[in-house]
Amino acid sequence: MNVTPANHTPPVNSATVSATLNAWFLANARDLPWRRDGFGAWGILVSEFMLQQTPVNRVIPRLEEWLARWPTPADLAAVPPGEAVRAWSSLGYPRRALWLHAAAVQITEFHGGVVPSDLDDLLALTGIGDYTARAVAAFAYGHRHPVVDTNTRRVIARAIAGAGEPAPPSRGRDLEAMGRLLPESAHEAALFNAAIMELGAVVCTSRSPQCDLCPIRNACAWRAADYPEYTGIRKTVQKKFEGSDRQVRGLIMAELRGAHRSVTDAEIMTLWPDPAQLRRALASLVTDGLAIPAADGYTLPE
DNA sequence: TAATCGTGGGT
DNA sequence: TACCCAAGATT
Repeated sequence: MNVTPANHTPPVNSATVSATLNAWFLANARDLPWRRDGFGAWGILVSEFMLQQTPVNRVIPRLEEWLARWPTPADLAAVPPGEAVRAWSSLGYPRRALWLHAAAVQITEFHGGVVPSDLDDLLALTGIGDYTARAVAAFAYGHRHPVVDTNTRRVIARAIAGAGEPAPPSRGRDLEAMGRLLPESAHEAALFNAAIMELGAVVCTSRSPQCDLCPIRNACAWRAADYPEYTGIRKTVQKKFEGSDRQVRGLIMAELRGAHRSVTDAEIMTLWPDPAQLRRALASLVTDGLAIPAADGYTLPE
């Protein structure tokens, strides 16, 4: 018993890792709005939409305004989608505002105004993918599902696999790896999903991990291997933003949000020096339903 | 499936 | 400065 051969790495005790991380989380969790008691499934759903690729600190003020104005899905469903896009402000990726509005309409129409708790029902909503569906089911309803985000993948890659970075996301592999760590009880499981994400967000960060502060440093495979450099497949690098179509779309959207009237074509053409690129960006916004052609120009969707 | 989609702060 | 990164989803 308790014999560990020399030069043999013992398998990570998943019960110890999850219990340790949960205890750490209970003592160290940031006080975030969506973690307050009784925050509600709608608030959690809205927060998850906003947190898709947008940092926590930029989300919080927009989230609080949003929920004060639209405390239920039906409240949001009752206003034009353009109002959602305007309230989205500069959170980025404004299609998410359109999708959140569409999801609110679907929740109101097909679920009696109650955010569904079933994974398949959640996945059927516009703008909800695998991560968000699981996050809502686990965090709003306490269901026992593995929830895997970019933080979770990084912590598992380091602590369990001993690599400096995760390989590109792979749904099946990621869910299986997280499933092996997940505590049996639904309550502990929901806690652990949040705890491992939190560790990745504040301690086991991408650029400068704070290993001295890590509660599972003694179980970390990456540390045990003396922090080998990552040699696997790199994720595709983001294209440069400066001068991109995304930048031009952003300029047009800022104009549409700020003008509480239609914006003329001539006004749009002053926003960027390259007319062809402006045309291309504007056309893509129309395709996305973010800009609506009107008789005298363009508006947000009514 | 790989490319696309905003914005701003950190290193 | 230039690049990286952020609770992803869609096509």
